[in-house]
Amino acid sequence: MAKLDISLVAHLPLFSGIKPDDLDEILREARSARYPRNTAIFEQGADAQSFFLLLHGHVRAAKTTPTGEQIVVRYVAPGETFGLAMAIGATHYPATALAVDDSVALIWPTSAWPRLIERFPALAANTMQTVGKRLQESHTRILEMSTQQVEQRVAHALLRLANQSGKKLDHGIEIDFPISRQDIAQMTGTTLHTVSRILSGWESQGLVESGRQRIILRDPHRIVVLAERSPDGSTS
Amino acid sequence: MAKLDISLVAHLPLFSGIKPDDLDEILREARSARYPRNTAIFEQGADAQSFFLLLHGHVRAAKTTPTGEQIVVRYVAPGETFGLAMAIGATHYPATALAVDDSVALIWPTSAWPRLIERFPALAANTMQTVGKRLQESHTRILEMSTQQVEQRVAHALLRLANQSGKKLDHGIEIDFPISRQDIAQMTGTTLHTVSRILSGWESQGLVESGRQRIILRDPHRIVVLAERSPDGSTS
DNA sequence: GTGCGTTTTTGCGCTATCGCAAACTGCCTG
DNA sequence: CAGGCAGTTTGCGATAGCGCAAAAACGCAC
Repeated sequence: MAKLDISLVAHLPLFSGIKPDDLDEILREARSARYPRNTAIFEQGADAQSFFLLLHGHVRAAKTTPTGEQIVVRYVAPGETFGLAMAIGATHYPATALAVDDSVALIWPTSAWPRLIERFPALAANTMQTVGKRLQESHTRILEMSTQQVEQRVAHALLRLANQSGKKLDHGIEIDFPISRQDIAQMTGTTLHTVSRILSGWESQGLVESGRQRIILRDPHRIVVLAERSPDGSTS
Repeated sequence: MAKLDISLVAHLPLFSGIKPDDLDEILREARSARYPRNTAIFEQGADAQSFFLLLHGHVRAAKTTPTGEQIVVRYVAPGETFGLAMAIGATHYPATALAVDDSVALIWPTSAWPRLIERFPALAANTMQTVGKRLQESHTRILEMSTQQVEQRVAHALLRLANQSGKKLDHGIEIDFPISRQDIAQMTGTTLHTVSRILSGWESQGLVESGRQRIILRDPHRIVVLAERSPDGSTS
């Protein structure tokens, strides 16, 4: 079992610079678990007892306001870590993690983290990189929310999803997990209604094909153009 | 000179867990520089040759879009680090840093970072914490931009600034560096016009007193109420 | 003290987007 | 195969906030 895992995860950025023997040791400290579709993995505010490496499936990390509104912080794809609260010095999860598809994850107890990074400093360095990357993505998202209109933000969001978790089709790219208009609204700071209108419009132009929790980008190139177009509609 | 620095910085979170002798060694690798008000410290996109610890003054980190619009990523207060591009694996600065007030910073060459964190793992851990905290703040900001209206976002922004860099007055809190309506607009994703209108409104209610690049919160408590009030205006 | 550039204020029309409501569709369950 | 539910579509006001424009206020430099 562990042997199998090694070949699957050895190439991940998280483990870059880690020797196979060390990796073996690291993996021995983990257990793995299966999360059926729509299972909560952890809840915002709960004690951060574990951190995770997603092997299969897709996980949505979402943050909820006191008044109950939600935003999607990110979608986790296989090979990515999540629930790293302790690495960043938090004792409680700042968001809720939900398996949006049948998923499998490796799980380490939070308590193992200090020892792991002491023994394998590369782990800390790699984690720093990914946290840093997420920080920059956050800033990009803030920039987009501040300067672009909804249609452009939705375009960007879909392109990112396609890039991260797109399945190439004969003609187009399909987003490889169930995702609703509501989800996209929560990624872009708008309402499901507006997302629905936008997708309907795109569909009638042949840019996308979509249905219940399913989106296929039929013409990614033209969506890129949309994403970058200045508000007044000029192409320059 | 170095002796003087030690007493000033020893208690900073960045150096927590570092022994005085080690701190001395770390500080010996740094030089310090003075940046007069409105001086650029580094430009977005430039080669990340240094990282910084602000000793005095205030620095604004801002990100610019291809089309020239700007957002303020954050304001740096004394004791905080900035320009940590390399720590998060970037070779170029993702934002522009500008001294908004006469400022002094310690400067390390980026090339010293790998050696420093190898010799002093606590440095890496502490940096991880602050990057993690910034990530969470980013997410909070995204949440606010997605769910709150402009007035509430401005309220939150001012409260944060007051908290980070507020100078207590006999009656109220003054934000301790020059900041324009435009700056606040760029922190909250709106326009200077709207910020101006909001502040004018607040001023007439005695909540704030403000002028050219200057803001005093006269009634922080009521501003907190504003920040948390639900969109329909009910207090519950 | 005067002049100038920057910042702020304010008015006014416009529109992107929301909010609500209602109808529709497709899927899963039994 | 019928029923029901979750997700989606669409219409129709309502409006928060933008964009433009012009005037006013402030502070600095000479």
